[in-house]
Amino acid sequence: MQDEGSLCHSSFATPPYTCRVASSSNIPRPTIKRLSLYLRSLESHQPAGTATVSSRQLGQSVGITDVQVRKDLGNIGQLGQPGIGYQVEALRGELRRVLKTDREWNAVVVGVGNIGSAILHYPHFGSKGFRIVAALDASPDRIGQRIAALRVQPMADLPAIVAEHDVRIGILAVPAEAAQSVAAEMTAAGIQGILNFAPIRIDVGNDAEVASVDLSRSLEQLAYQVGIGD
Amino acid sequence: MQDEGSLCHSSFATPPYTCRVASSSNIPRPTIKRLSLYLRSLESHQPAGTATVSSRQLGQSVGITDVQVRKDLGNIGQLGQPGIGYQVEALRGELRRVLKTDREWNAVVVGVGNIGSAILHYPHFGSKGFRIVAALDASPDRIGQRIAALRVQPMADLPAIVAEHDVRIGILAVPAEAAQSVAAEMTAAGIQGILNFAPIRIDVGNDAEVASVDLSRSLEQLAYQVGIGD
DNA sequence: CGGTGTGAAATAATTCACAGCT
DNA sequence: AGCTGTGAATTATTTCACACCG
Repeated sequence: MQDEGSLCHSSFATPPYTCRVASSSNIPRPTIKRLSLYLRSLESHQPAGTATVSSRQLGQSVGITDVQVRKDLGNIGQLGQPGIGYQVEALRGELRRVLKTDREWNAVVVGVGNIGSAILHYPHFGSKGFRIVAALDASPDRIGQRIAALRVQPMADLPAIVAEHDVRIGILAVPAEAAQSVAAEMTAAGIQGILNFAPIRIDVGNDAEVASVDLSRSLEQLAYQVGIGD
Repeated sequence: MQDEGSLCHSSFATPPYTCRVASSSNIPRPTIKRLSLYLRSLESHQPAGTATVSSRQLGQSVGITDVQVRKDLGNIGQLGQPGIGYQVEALRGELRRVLKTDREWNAVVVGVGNIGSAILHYPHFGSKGFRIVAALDASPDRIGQRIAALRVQPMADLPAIVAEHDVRIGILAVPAEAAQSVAAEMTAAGIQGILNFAPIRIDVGNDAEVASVDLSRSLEQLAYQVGIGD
């Protein structure tokens, strides 16, 4: 009875298939989501002693059948050894390569309210290859504040920051009313992927990919499941 | 596949035909996720003047085809009027009923670090029927602190709080190392649904439903999409 | 044995096509 | 005309069954 949080990716929602995903990748969407699950399992609580892991073990650790694991992994290449399993180290590398976390991703946080500053303090990004290089806000009161080793900068600095640090990803944590227009600023500055925390759909056309985290919707889904009996 | 007849809820006067409402559990998962999208659209930026909305309008506002909207809504009953569309007010009510947000859900936040306190300050829950009635933490340093009008309480208080306020939902915002055992405490106290922010799978058997929000994974999915070209 | 890989069957979800209402 | 509801077709995803390797 485990459910993933609702991160409605834009490609899942768009009716005209404007997303450039279509041709470039023949890996099914559900598989991609599970790959990051496998990677997380391999990265965190995998005993250092084991050099090898079976599809059953891996599946058990993330709550998925062994067949599904093999199908998923078979989807990105032939990585296993019959009778043995998968080499943990090699598999990790391959997953990182496929998911593009074998490189450094520079990101900015836009909006340093509650959620924005929580993100800035979130410790798990660094180890996954994501580095937050700047924090920005529109409110003059907040500019200059220090949050988690960063000084809050004005929105006007965005294009320069993006250019200087090769920022591709922006974390959007502004109030819903401002989200759409700030998202436009971000794409205009050259940002290609937006992680949106505002509870509203933002439309950036083909300029960027959007993934959303909507806390209210997550709670709603949970309430639905809990209340299913009545 | 098409369903049994069920009694019409009196709170909702359906104009046409016989009033049939699908039983709660055979609604496809993807549909449920989109229902909360529709509801969000109807609740937020819907002009107050319009008493009626078409599947095309609704679809456009959330980025989905009109056919899909009709299929989804048809899944929970016959709610529309041919040639007219859907009554906004009635549809809202029906969606809330199906998603179980037509009642009040009391929730607690466990763990008042960065994410926990951001959640406590998050303004959007109240209007959706979720009320956070308590904040708890294991660390003695934090107990007694005031965060967003709540006083942080010790974990030992959990069972009493759950019982007193009929708490069904718990928001789990503790470090990954503690998540599994704290989750067990929560279910032991009677909590039936857990929204998990720790980047780890938590296993509570059949005692509760779990929905997870994993920020690293969300970023990873985004990076994958952005990096798809290379 | 305990493993993986994979075509084939089964199931789920989306899209199409169109009947019928206002 | 504009709109909903829905069986049928299509497409996507999961599960099954089994060949084959160490």
